[in-house]
Amino acid sequence: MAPDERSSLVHLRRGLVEFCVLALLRERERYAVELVEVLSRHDLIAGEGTIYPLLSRLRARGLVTSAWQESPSGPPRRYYGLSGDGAHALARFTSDWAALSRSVDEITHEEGGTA
Amino acid sequence: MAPDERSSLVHLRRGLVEFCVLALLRERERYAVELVEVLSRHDLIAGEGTIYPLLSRLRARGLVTSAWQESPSGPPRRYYGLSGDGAHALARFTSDWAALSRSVDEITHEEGGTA
DNA sequence: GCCAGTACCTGGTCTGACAAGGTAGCGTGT
DNA sequence: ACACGCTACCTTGTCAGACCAGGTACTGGC
Repeated sequence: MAPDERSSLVHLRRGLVEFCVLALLRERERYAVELVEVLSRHDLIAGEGTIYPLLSRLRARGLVTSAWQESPSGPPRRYYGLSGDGAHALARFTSDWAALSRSVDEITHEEGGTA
Repeated sequence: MAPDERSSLVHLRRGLVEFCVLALLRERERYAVELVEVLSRHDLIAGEGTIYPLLSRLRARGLVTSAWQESPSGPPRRYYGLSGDGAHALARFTSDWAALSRSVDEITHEEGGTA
């Protein structure tokens, strides 16, 4: 349905963080700082500067929903959730990730199946 | 030892193909078209345009060795091999890849250990 | 000699990550 | 009430890496 039929792993490499964000939103809604904290802990990103533009992109593509919500202490937070399209994209990403992981694994184990 | 202490996964994402190339050179020497063939088969790259600049970079950093070699039929080929530094970088990459793989896996399995 | 095939390499363009900096709401202490 | 600091939001400019398209050269067959 989507006109931009991503080939596969070639594209995943780029949007790996995007994938992780969608995965994190799968279970429950989260706000930016929360995502930064998790992804930083895993050394997947380096700071906020990565997340906000990324979330804007996701929002623009309709892959996530967003809603302002009061904070118990501090300024309001924008909570992000997974949309229908987002779930769809996530599913595609997931299988791509499995393929990527498998490919890299095969290559690094290196048994020489190339003639 | 190296002055450019790569933080970790943040950098790996970018150089994933680079990592795969080094891994492929680990076992035996290969030439560009051979690498393209393998990596394309795995959907890790899209064409030659990715490999040649990458190999130049690796050569510039001294991570690979290169030597011209006659071809049984066709123009001469430039064969690339792994240098000492290359092997070192590969080792670092390998552990980084393991960490990245584990992190993404954890995140996608998503059990919510963030509260 | 010409043509096709293999192999090399080089621009120009785009996307995504990153660092740094800037705005604003909210709570606390005085 | 005001200032300060914290949390949370977002934007701008820079850079690296991947991609496409195009270009050169050597080889062998016709």
